[in-house]
Amino acid sequence: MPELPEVETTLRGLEKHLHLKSIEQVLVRRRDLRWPIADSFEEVIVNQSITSFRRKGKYLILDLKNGISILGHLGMSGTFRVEPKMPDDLRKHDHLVIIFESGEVAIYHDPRRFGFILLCHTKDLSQHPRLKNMGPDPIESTELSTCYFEKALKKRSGMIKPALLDQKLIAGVGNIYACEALYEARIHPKRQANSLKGKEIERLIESIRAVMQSAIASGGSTLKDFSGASGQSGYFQHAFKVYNRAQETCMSCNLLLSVENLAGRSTFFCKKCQK
DNA sequence: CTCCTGTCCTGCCGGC
DNA sequence: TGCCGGCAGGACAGGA
Repeated sequence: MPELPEVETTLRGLEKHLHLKSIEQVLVRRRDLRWPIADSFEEVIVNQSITSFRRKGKYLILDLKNGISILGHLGMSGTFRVEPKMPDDLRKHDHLVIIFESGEVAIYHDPRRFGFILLCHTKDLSQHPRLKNMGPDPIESTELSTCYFEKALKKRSGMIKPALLDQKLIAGVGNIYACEALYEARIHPKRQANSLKGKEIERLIESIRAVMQSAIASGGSTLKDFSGASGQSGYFQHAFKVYNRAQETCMSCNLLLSVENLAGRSTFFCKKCQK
């Protein structure tokens, strides 16, 4: 589930509780996530504190005092939660447990294990293979310009919806927010990316930003199991205008919404309002 | 380059 | 009630 707004919500929660606090003990219960947690992980992060909490697209970046950063991704089902003290029972799929001097505990939970937790020298992050080809982040206002987006879309002959999911083009957009942003911008998901006009591209960027900002303000979206660092559910799912609403009516024109599989992903849209 | 398919893994839901 | 197939928020490798 976690797209940019859920990652942002997670980061803000982690920062609120754990900023500059010292790590006392690290428990890795399962190393075999999408990529394995480094054997040295425990010794590298113990006795360190987290000095900054950052994000690039859907990636979490936790900078440690010693010049190392934790590069994390929540995959499809990952969550971080902070408990005030070590719980009596850890849950199934609690793969990583970080205990702080304050007694607080950060727990990475991920049933599908599509997420991962990597280490990287902070200074080398921008060249990390996972990050170096990543497109601009739509929320960091300096990154995504109309000019860039227009050029990038010109090169694409495929449909706009699958293109939006390509992290090399734009970072942080997943299936839900791609559907919502296209609806907001009144652009049909099957439109050829290179056929979008300047006005439409501007509208699309604005819509992506607006939907993301609004979702962040709602603490993200909870479909099955996303929750923020304090275990709270997001509530942006109640504000979905098209996602998961097949067989419901368009809020604007009352027509029945459509769902179609594009490049393997369910795509929700209004065939009348989106051109 | 870009685009599409199959794959990783577990849980859940609907149909029979 | 139980079993089975299909599907799910992501991203990668590999091949066309």
